[in-house]
Amino acid sequence: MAHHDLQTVSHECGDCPIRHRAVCARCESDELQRLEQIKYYRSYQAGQTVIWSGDRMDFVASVVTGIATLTQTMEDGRRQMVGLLLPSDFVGRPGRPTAAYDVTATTDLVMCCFRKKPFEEMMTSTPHIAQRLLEMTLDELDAAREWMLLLGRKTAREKIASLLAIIARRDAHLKLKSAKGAIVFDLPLTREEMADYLGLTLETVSRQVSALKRDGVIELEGKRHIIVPDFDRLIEETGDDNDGGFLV
Amino acid sequence: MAHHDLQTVSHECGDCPIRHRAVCARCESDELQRLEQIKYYRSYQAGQTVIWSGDRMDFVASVVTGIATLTQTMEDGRRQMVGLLLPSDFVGRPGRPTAAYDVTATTDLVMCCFRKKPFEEMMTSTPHIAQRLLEMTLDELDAAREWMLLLGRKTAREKIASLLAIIARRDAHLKLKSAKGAIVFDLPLTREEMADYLGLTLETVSRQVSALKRDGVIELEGKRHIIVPDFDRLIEETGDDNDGGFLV
DNA sequence: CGTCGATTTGATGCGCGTCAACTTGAGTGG
DNA sequence: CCACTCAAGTTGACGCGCATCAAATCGACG
Repeated sequence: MAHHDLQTVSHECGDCPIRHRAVCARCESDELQRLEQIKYYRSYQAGQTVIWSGDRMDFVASVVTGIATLTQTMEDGRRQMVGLLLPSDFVGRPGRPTAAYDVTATTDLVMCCFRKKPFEEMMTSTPHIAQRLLEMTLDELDAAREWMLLLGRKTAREKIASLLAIIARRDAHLKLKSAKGAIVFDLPLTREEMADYLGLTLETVSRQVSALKRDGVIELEGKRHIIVPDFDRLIEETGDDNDGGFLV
Repeated sequence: MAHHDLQTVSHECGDCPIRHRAVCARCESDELQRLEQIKYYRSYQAGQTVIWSGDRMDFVASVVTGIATLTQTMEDGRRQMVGLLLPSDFVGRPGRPTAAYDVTATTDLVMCCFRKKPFEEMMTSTPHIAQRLLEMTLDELDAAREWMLLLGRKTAREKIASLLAIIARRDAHLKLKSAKGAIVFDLPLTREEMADYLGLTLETVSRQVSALKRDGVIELEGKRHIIVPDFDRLIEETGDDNDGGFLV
């Protein structure tokens, strides 16, 4: 399971798996042709660093397959994950020369990269790209604000339940299943990565996962395979009033 | 000091105080003329609610003068502020019918509102608006992520120092002073609002402000008037490595 | 001068962090 | 095939930082 076969990744935008969700979603075929000319694929193995905060970044990119994370680190080593990048999510900021966060591949990862300069030129010349990027950025801003509530006000147990609910919902979405009744999925994050996302320590994450298991909210097979027998029960544990959020 | 004189607010975009920073910053004069036709001003007194989360919202707006906040509330009453809106900041989301957060005026507030439908049409027809809005949204996303680090990983003392540094920096910016040496400003937030922003209780906020005063990092005149004798010293207390952030 | 919200300060408790030991499981090589 | 290794995860003991509950003080305004 070291690395995927790169040849299996389509190089044709037409049948790209993220065609209708990524930054290129609204492009017409002629616009896609222009994008094809400035794009290239890059692959990373699980655990690899894509780029370090502060480094020069001469591309922007879409996640095609796999999961990446954005992380901030304080000088004394405290870390906070500030973004979880799923397929179709956008990496990088037009108009900024350097990376603002550490970007890391938590699973094997394939990204569709665009050279920054030509991409920025396309943004001004073809509104479809800028429009879609604005929409995606507004969604990310909502997600970040939802996460601020979690970080500032939720208990450890609620944080864990919230994270599991988000991953479960995303997974159900990818599998085109409704997020009701029993759900089964694999955690794409280690306990430490979960801790960095939730503003906790890995020990607290481990304890709360065990507690949710003990209370029958979730079942575990191995360390990473999660079974949620009753999704509504999990939602109750998140502390949220409604059944959701917009974190996909 | 109950309310400002509305007549003093310019209704001409040309000499608007936020002309070069707001969503209209890049507009040419003909585009400004179109904006003039769909805009109107609204004023709120300190403490007033601008809109409740979930309510129908048929406008978007720019803060002209004063300060507003975005807040989320959980069913049991826990509150987390997710945005601090200063002059030139944008309120509302094109394409969404309802408000996602409670918006509150913490000082007397004047907003420049645009009817949503015509504004959305202008966004597609005049790229200058969409471009500027994208830029502003990306800045807000960075600010939100900076705040995630604060909420998830900083101590109470660091949180207070960070908030004071942000307000001091913004204030120096408005007064066109450099943020070095001694700085003087008024807190625009109550202790409770500071607590809601920082993910703390108001008692902890009060205690940490007192501690910073006792340690000579700040001086107080009354409850709200702050003197920072040495800005670099304050920065040291934030836990940040560099001297800043991009939170205005 | 009295009132009431805002703020401060004190006493106490608990949730989560810290430190440390142990368990699990996958990979490695003899 | 089975020790050996090592990263990932679990669990326990203990302490601290911040929340909670409570009371006092400040300050603006009638």
